[in-house]
Amino acid sequence: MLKLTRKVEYALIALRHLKGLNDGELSSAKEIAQKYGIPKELLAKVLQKLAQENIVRAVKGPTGGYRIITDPNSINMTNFFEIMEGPMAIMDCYFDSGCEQLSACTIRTPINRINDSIRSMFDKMTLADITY
Amino acid sequence: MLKLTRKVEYALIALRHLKGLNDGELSSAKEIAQKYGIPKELLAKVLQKLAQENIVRAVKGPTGGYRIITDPNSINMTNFFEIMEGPMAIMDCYFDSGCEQLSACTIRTPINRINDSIRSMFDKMTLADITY
DNA sequence: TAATACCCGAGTAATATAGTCGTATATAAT
DNA sequence: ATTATATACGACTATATTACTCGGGTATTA
Repeated sequence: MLKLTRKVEYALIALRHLKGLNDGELSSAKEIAQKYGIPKELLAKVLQKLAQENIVRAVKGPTGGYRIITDPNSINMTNFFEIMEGPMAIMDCYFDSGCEQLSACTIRTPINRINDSIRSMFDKMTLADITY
Repeated sequence: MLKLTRKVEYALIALRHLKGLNDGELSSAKEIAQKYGIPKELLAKVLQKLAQENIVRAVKGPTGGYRIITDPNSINMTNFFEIMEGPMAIMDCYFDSGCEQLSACTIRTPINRINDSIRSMFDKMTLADITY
């Protein structure tokens, strides 16, 4: 429980790597996958997602690859996690109101407070903090 | 990602329920399961775990059941989660040093800081806060 | 035009979580 | 004593989530 997924893990590793490149320099999925021992296809998907979100820019063709195009300081971790994984909540009922037990549920309120605490913690944290 | 398990959810519901009993009163797994629409066998396991940890006391036989025997203020949520689910960390490498990528890993330090933040947040929270 | 990189959806494999079942033991009531 | 009902516990199955793979596509450089 309360674990990050590999997708997020790989995204962080890749972004940390891309942050270290010189201006205009690119790094391909293959290159990054090899360097960190990550499955290439999976990393590729992650990078594609980051490209869709304009966090990185993809360049096609041989000599192609990725470079980071967003200031890591400008992306907070709640946003980042939700970009990679969708809604982040310790219990589904935080977003999903389809719970049949709702009326009988005695722990929803405190659970939601925990949720808010976690979210506000990640709100205050940026990608830059995690990839310095 | 970052989700509570049902085991934890059911444990919280059960404890919240047991907290509301009068002195000396007991409540059985069957009773609680029916009231909250929880699978009885699974709830039973959860209650057995809580009994092993002396958070609740089990009384066998007909008219038997469970009652809470520990002050919910005295159990912090990090402990509670780890009682129910084992080591709590957003990445395994926080406890498990068997990672082969360790030397190449560029995100371990910041990840561990997130971990510490989450743990210290839950350290400050007690069962009483969640089951009021 | 060949090689290589990104793109993307569909499919499979592995793991983790959720839930079930059978059997044993304790105990209260008849 | 016997019966009914509760907890105890390990083994088992089912389901959901996560991790990973594959095939066919498009863009681009040499």
